[in-house]
Amino acid sequence: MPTPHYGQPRYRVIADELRERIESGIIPPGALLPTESALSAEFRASRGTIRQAIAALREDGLATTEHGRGTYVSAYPYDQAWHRDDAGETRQREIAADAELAALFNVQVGTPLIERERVGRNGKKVEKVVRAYRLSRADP
Amino acid sequence: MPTPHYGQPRYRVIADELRERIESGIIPPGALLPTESALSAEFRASRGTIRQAIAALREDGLATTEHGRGTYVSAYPYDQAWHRDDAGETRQREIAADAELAALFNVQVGTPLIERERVGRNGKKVEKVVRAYRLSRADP
DNA sequence: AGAAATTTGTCCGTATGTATC
DNA sequence: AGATACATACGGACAAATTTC
Repeated sequence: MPTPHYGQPRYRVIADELRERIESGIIPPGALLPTESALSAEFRASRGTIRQAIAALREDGLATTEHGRGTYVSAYPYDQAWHRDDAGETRQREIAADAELAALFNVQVGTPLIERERVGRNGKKVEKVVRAYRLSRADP
Repeated sequence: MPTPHYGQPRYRVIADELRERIESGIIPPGALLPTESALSAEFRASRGTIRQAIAALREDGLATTEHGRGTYVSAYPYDQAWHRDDAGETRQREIAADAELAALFNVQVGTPLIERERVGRNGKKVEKVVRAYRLSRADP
């Protein structure tokens, strides 16, 4: 199989399709996405590519994944619940830009931002907290 | 080769090692990381695993990657002053822990923390702001 | 200007580990 | 305990952007 990602890469196309289903209500909030294997079969893509697509949804706060269970569609756009991630515990929420963040992003105060917070532990001790802020919808 | 990710997965161990080199100055700010192939050879890990490790660094705002070029180490944390760099801008300051951070670190409110802020741009537009918090110095 | 080499990006298939049901 | 589902890791192949010659 060649790898002709003309225009958009495959995982992007799949992510957009899934986003479409979520935002149109075909897959309701709180529901589980089909399993990675099922999506792999449906889109005729490898599981790795499906995982890349789902990772993109997570980045946008549309879904959260739990080991051994599945990927849930976020209840509201953004889920405040902690969930396991690559690197420890992560949660996402939507916040309003304060004066400082608004200035950095060059937007109005109060503009909604996505805050992704990751807690890095060493054993039981919290070593660092990383918060990443981004505007709600980033495309090409 | 088996895949025994006892305790920590391999990509995380590699990411931690690279972070160590960055923060200790072995790989100076603004410099290019070794290529993925080189790291793959050094750590005797597949390229995919190396890419996962680098992705972890990107999440923390420690590095930025450019297609066809390589991965740059983000600017060094300068006190208060902003520093412009191809890989972004960074500043560092000391803050007092608010209630939320204090709870996460399990310390008293007001405990001094180091906040490191990086601004990721795409061209002129700010795409991402990453803030990393650490305890000042004391090692519990 | 053009071709080749370098380097990151995408995708596949497979195997095995780990958490949950 | 067994089945299901996500996580990690390997190796190979080709695409696309950049640099070098």
